[in-house]
Amino acid sequence: MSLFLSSYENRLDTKGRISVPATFRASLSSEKFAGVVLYRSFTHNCIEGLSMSRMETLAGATDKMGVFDGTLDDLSAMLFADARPLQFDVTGRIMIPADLLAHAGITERAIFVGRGNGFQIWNPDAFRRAQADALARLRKSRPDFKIG
Amino acid sequence: MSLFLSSYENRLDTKGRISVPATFRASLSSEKFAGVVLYRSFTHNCIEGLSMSRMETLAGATDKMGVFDGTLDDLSAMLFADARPLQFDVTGRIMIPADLLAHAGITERAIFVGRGNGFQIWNPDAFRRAQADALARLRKSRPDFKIG
DNA sequence: GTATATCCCATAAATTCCCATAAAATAATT
DNA sequence: AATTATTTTATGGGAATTTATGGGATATAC
Repeated sequence: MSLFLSSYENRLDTKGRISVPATFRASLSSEKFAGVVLYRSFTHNCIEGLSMSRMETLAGATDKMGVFDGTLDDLSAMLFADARPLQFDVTGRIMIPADLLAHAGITERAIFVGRGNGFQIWNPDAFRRAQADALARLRKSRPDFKIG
Repeated sequence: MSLFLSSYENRLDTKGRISVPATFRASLSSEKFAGVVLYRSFTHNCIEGLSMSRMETLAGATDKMGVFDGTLDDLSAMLFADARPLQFDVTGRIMIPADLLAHAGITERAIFVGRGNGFQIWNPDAFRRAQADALARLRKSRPDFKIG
């Protein structure tokens, strides 16, 4: 699976459809399921997106944890119960369910944000604010970040 | 992976395309992805460039850390969201996105600067000024730089 | 029946493909 | 060392393709 990189701002049409960026679709082209899986982010007011195969990887990871792990139970409850598989239409669009849109505060525009192994969908303004905050925090804490 | 060395000043054409120096392309010739990944430098008014495989190494590292790690979240937000995968055309050119050009103050000419494991793209004048400043600082501070 | 979702086609803008040419670098020859 | 030939590289521009978006027609659900 290739990476989800960069950000793309697109428009929701009157029917509520939105194009998934072509580069993201390309990252998913080798998938059996021609679409994405979306769920409400645990940490931000945004929508998390990933491929079906990655969802399967996550399911595998939860198996490694104990059956009586309460936190895990909460996590998998959220994750799997909330996850929406959405198939692309012929032109590569999806219809994001209304409750997800509400959670992210998205109305007529949305920005698809690459996150490496997955991606996020944000209200464009909210995303830019969050980015600015993240940069400010990083500049302050100066984490020891080494590549490779 | 071989090194990026030396500097090459090239021209942006009317469509915004620019040739990546042939020697840099040679350094990337063994890569699966025939192109580069660019992002806005956190520290300078320039564009940072690296190979896709290096980017993938980063994505792998993020998996090892927890889902609720705030610092990791900030870092991956900055990195992946801002990273632009750009494929070479047949003649080895790329189209640098407008916001990256703006960040580096590049209009019709740009200089590709070797940085060892990666490279940078600068406005030629800004780069020469930055080089002069860097030299002046080194002369003043004389850091204790030992090889090996 | 009404609302919602899906299929299909249309279009404008942006991007990529393709070919041409000029300049530079490398190799070959004297 | 100087000159010529050959290849590689940088740049320019037209044509074809892709992409995002809009909307009508058809199917499906409640």
